[in-house]
Amino acid sequence: MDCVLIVPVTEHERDRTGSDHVSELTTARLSVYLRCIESLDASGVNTISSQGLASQFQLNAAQIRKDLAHFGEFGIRGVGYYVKDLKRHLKEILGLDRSIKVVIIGAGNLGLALADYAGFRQDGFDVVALLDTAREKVGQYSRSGVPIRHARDLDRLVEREKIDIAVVSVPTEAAQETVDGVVAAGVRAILNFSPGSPRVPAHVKLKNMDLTITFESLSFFLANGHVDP
Amino acid sequence: MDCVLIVPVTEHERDRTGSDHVSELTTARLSVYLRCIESLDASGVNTISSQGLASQFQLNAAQIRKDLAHFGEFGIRGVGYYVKDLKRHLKEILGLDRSIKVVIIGAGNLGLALADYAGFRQDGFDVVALLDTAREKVGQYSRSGVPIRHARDLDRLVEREKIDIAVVSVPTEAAQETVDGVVAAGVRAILNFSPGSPRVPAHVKLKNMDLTITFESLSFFLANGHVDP
DNA sequence: CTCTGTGAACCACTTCACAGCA
DNA sequence: TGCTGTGAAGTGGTTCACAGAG
Repeated sequence: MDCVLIVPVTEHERDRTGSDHVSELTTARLSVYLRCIESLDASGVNTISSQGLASQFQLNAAQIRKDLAHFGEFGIRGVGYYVKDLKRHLKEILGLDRSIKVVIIGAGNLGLALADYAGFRQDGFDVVALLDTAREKVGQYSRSGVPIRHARDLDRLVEREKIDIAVVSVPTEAAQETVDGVVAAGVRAILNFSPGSPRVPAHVKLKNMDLTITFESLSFFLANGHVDP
Repeated sequence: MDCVLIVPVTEHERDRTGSDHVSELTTARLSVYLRCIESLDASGVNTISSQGLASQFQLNAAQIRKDLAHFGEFGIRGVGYYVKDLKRHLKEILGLDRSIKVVIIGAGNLGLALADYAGFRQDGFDVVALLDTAREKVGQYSRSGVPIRHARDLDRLVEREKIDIAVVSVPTEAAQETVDGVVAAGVRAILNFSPGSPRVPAHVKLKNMDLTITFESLSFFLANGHVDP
């Protein structure tokens, strides 16, 4: 088994090394905070209090402070947070202070749509390639110019391009083997769009975006959550 | 075999009507259970215990029993659950015992990809139409034949087709007004793909699939979750 | 004075463990 | 016997409330 060894940092310096357990919920909120802060920055706001953030963006002030406290002391008592400062810190915490290389496996409707998703560029995510096995697709390009290459190039691509994240948008029945291949190639973060949750080793982070579950949850709400007039 | 349970109502109200609070986490798991049960059913399995389900699909047995217990007593002590029976119950609980009408607003890459997503048909979700405002798109069809109509038809469509769920895949800046329009048209369940969370009235269920948050969470993991050898 | 950072209280979800039924 | 359904215990995340910095 893998044994997690907690390496003692030289005394008590800031944790950037993921020492303290930070919950997934917290990390998801960090993205939200960053978005809010960027909006404030764009509006020319210089400082903001946790209360100000909370009321403006429908959040909880104490939670903002707690979430940030995991990573250091970014605020000034009596003042709040310097917007530009906090933005920089959040980007660094989220690892967005560099370009993130993404490969999308499966050049079907969804894969192609994702490759052309405009939100990526501006957020520092760089879709390096689409991979597929279909002869007629390989060699083509997505509308925005992402090249489609053969899936067998995965290993080479990951190594040469230092791929950070693999997106899996293949038919359900191919999901597990695709994930296995991605893991074997050395990718440590995977976003899976197939229903179900493929197995991955402990050192790999897998996120599932399960459309079926989402739709069925909405259906549940319609069937149960409500009293018809 | 046929286990006609449940019962005439005793004096006081039973659930089914959303009386007991059922958490979102529970409802998401119901979808998972249904998927597992359908797989077992397809394999010809007749009965399954919570333990069997748990070990086979990487779940927790007590949690399965607790989740199901919110909706009735579907199991047989000493035996487990009849697969066909449980499947029927789960479908009914999730509101999948009828066709769910879906409209997708925004016939961009993502909207078109979603409209053609194969998983829908087999799950009873019926994508009735795509809506868009672009002249050149209106009147066209998605690859699988979903018609693209003008967004101004929303009200009529919702009323005539009894739309259950609206999917919002429009540019970020149009998300809030789109959601407002959908709500005004009388739709009570919305799946939003734009970043951020539009405001909706309390009686409307909104689910956000925020790609940005998801990618940034993966980025966070890469930046913090790991020690490079 | 204002607002952060944080222990403590609170609440929600999960897991345990067992009584009791088939 | 083997299993469900469920109170009780455990865990983790959120909110409160306040000491103390600026």
